Amino acid sequence: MENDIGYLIKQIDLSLLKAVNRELEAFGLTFSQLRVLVLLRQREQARLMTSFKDIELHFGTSHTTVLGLLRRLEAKRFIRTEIGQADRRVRNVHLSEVDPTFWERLDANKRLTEKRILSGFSNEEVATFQTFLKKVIRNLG
Amino acid sequence: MENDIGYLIKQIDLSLLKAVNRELEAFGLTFSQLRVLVLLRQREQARLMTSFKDIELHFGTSHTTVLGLLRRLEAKRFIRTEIGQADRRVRNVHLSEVDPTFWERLDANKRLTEKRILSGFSNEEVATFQTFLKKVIRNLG
DNA sequence: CAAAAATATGTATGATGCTACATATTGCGA
DNA sequence: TCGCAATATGTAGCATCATACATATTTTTG
Repeated sequence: MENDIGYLIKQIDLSLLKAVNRELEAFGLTFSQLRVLVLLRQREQARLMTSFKDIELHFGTSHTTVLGLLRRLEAKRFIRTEIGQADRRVRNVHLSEVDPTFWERLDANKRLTEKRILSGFSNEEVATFQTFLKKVIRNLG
Repeated sequence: MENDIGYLIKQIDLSLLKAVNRELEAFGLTFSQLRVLVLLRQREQARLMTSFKDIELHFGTSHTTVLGLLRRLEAKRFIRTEIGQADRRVRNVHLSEVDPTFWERLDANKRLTEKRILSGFSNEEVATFQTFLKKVIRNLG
């Protein structure tokens, strides 16, 4: 039982969530909210418009989950949203301007967390681990 | 970003949760509720009394989470609870009697899910994967 | 032994996930 | 073009996680 991959993953997710959310408290963010901001940043750097639907498809979550995340991110002014001009069904999302050190501090934080998670892993093992995890994602997809 | 172990784990947890909960619907259970029942079964086989606190410590979740899980399991008659005789602060949990095929069907289901998760993995790879996951749990603990 | 600390459970509230249903807009086929 | 299907977003309500605070009981301690 205690060796089941599903149970192990669940346990890691619980511990990780607790650890990461505690660290992100200083930024006024949660792990899930951060994942949305990271995606938005990537897409803006690639000059891509992002709708609620795009976010839903990217994470594979329900659209109602995305609504809640964006509602709270907008309330905290991390993003702003606007109704699409071409298609008035869609609502597009834009990152607000942030303190220039914001992303640097987040990235530093993330590197520390990854280091902690992977403490005692060799570079090869990390690569193997990533391969395994990605394979599981494909198997579940 | 997309290679970060934390993000990959989160993604697997999301997909797994959706898949497993869909399967467990037939049993009237969720993944988290099942984890509690499995623990209770193990402890009863070992002739151990189990309090709310024991469950909280085992999973490393908050006690309020455990309260909610047990409240719903009791409402569905999977368990019953009673105030401790020696120490009236504690509340002990007992499994109800179930259809004798209940655990067999659950186990069969779990084996199928594990097989799906680990499709394309060799036996050696599975063992390595388990080692990695357990190491991460230790690193986060 | 009485007051204080520790422990276990309970309540309230918020965030993140879900399904089911509702609404608004677009697009497409008869 | 008109109506219907498809699409995107929104609302309601539930489960599972959290923190903060409250209550009841036991234990410790002065």
